[in-house]
Amino acid sequence: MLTNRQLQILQAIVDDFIMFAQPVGSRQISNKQEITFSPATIRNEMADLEELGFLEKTHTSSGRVPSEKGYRFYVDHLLSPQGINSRDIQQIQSIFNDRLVEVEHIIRKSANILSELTSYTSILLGPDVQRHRVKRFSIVPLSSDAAVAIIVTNNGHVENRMFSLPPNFTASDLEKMVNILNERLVGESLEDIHKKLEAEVLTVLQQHVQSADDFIRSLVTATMHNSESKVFYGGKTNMFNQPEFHDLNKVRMILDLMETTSQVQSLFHPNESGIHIRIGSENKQLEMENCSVITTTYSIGEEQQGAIAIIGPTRMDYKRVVALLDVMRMDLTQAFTKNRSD
Amino acid sequence: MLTNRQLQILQAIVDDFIMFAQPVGSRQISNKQEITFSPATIRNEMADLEELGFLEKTHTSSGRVPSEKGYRFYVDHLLSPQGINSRDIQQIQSIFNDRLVEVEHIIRKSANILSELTSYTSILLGPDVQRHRVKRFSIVPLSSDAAVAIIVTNNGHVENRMFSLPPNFTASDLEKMVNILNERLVGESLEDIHKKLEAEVLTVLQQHVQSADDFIRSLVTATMHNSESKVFYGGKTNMFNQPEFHDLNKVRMILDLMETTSQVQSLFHPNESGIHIRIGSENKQLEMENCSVITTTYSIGEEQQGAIAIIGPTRMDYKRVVALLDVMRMDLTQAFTKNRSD
DNA sequence: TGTTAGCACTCAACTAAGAGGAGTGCTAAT
DNA sequence: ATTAGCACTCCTCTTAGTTGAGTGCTAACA
Repeated sequence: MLTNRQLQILQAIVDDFIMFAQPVGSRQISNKQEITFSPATIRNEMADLEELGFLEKTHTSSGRVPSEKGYRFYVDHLLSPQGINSRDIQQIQSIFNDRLVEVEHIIRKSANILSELTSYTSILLGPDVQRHRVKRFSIVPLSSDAAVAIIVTNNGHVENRMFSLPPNFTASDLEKMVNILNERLVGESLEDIHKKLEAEVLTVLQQHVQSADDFIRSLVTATMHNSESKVFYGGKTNMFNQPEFHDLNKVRMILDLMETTSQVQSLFHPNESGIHIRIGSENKQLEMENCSVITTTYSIGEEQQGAIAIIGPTRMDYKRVVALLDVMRMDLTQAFTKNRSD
Repeated sequence: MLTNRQLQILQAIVDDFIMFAQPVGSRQISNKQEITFSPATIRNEMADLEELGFLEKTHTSSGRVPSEKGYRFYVDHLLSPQGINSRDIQQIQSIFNDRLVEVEHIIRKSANILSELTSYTSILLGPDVQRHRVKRFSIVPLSSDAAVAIIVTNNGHVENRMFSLPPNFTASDLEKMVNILNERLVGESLEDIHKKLEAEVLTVLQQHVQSADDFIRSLVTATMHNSESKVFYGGKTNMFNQPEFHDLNKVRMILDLMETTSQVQSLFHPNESGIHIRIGSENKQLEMENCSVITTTYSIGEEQQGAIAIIGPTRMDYKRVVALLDVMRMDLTQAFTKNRSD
C-alpha cells in the first residue's frame, strides 16, 4: 500500500507530466504549493515509486515519467471528479440550440465540439441500425430491369439498395411483393429480417411471384451490407499537436487504423455503461500503444445505443476528458429521449 | 526556344528528380544511356536552363531541381503518352468484376485502387445529385408529429430527410400532398425542384392542405442541404511516404483541407473534359503549394458527371498518373453508360 | 566554334570534442 | 525521519574540422 505522501507525489508527477510532457524532477515537484517536503525527500519517494513500477526514467539522470501502471493507478485512485468550466458547458449546449431534428446532425456536431474541447480525436458511433424496426418497405422500379428497395425504420433512418429485376417481372408482381413484405416485416428489427426473409417470406413469395428467389437473395445482402453503425470523426489531425506524435509513422498508423471500420469498432465496449479507459498497451491494437482511449455510451430513444470514444496520448488529460464525456453522454441521452416517440 | 539538347536534358532532370527526389547533378545525367555529352556540357546547359527559369538550385553548389515552370514545361511538352502495365490494367478491371450494381460501390473501389496504383491520394466525386431527376416522391409518417420525405431519382439515388409534421395533419392530407408532389415533380431535376416547389407547387398545395407552407419550407431545405456530390477518398495517408512531406505541418494542412468540403470541391474543374494538371502554386489553396493535382471527369449515364483528382507532390509521376487516369476515366464512363437505361 | 578536361571553390552533412545544466543517488548532518 | 551537500550521469547544445558531391570558369582540344 502506498503512503499518503507517495500518493500525493505520484499525483503531482502525473499531473505535471500531463501538463508539460516533460520528465518531472524532484525540484519541480517540491516547488508546488501543495508539496511541503524537500527535493531530497521526494527523490527518495520517487525511487520507491519507481521500484513499485509506477514511474520510469528516460535515462539514468533524468526526471520521472509515469509508467502505464502509474497512469492506471492515477486513473483508478487519484482522479478526483472535476466540474467543468461553464464556458465548456455552454459550448456543448450549443449543439442542441438549432433544434436539429436529425440524429445524424447532432452526432456529427457533437464529434466536432468534443474534439475541439479536448483537442484530441473523437469518434462517435451513431445508433446501431440493426436494432431499428422496419416502418415501411417499398420498391421503386427504375427501368425494366432495375429497381431500388427502400426500408424506412422507426427512427427515420432510410436504408436503400439497388438490385436488378428478373426479366418478365411485371408491375403487379412488384406490388404483390411489396405488400407481402410489408405485411410480414413491418415492426421487425433489421437484424431479424434476414432470418425472416429467408425462412418465412421466401416461401410465401414463391407462391405468388416467379423467380423471387434471386430477388430475396439480393435483398438479404442489401440489408446485411450496411449493417455497421455510422461513424463520425472529429479532429482527426488533432494528435499532430501532441509532442509525442511528432513521429510521422505513429500518426500514420493511427490515421490508417481509423479508416478501418473493423478496427474502429473494436475500440468500443458495446453494452457496457459508464466510462471506460484503456491505457497504452491495454488497447488490443499495436498501433495504439502510445494512446489512451476513453469510451462511453449514450442512449438514443428507448432501445438504441450510441458510443463515444476519445483518442489521445497516454499522457492525456484524463480528468478533463472524463468530465466532458460525462456531460456529453447525459446531454445526448437527454436530447434523444425527450420528444421522441415511436 | 529551347534547343533539342536542352529539351533532352530538362526531361532527363525532371524524370530523374521524380524518381529519386534528390537534386540531380551533371554527372548523374551524363551517365544515362540516352545522354552522350559530358558533364561539363550539361553544366553549361543547366546554367542556361536555370537562367530561363526551368531549374533551381537548393544552394550554390547543389544539383538542380525542377522549378514549377520546369514542371509546367515538362507536362506541356515533354510528356510522351505512355501505355500502362498490363498488370495495372488488370487491377483496374477488377473493379468491375463483381458485377456491382451500385454506382457508389464502384466509385469507392475505384478510389482505393487508384490510390494504390499511384501511391498518391485520390479523390473521386460521385454523380452530381442535383442533376438527377425525380423518379418517385414519397412520405412515410413515423409518429403523429414526424415523418420522412424520400426522393428516389432516376439513377437509383435515394435522398431522404426527416421533418416535423404540423399538428392536426391527417393521413389523407399527407396522401393528397404526396400525389400532388408526384404529379408535379416527377421528371424534374433536383436542382429545378427548389424553384418549382416554391413557385407552383406551394400554391396548389395550399388549396388542398392546411399549413403546407411550413412543410414546403422544410422540404426545400431538405433537398438543398445534401446538394453536394458525394466524395470518396483513397489513400489519405499515402503522402506520408513522400519525402517532401516528412514535415508534419504540411501533411496536417493537406489532411485538414481534405476534410473541408468546399475546399475539396474547388480542386476540381467542373464541366471541362480532358485531363487537367495544376502544379504547386497554380492551385488556389496555399496549403497545396507543394502539391500537384491532376483531375479529370467521367460520365455517369447520359447526363451525369463525376470527377477524379489525384493529389501528390509537385514531384509527381505525371506520366503514369495521366495514363492511369485516362484508363480509369474511360472504364468508368463505359461501365456507367452500358446497361443503364432511364 | 562547340565540346570537354581540369581545377578551385562552395556548402550541406557528418563526426568529434567539449561545455553546460538538469537531475539523480548517496552520505552525513540536523 | 528529513534534508543539505556533493559527486556523478547523461542529454543537449555549440564549435570546429573533415568529407564529398556538385558547381562555375578557364583553357585546351577537335
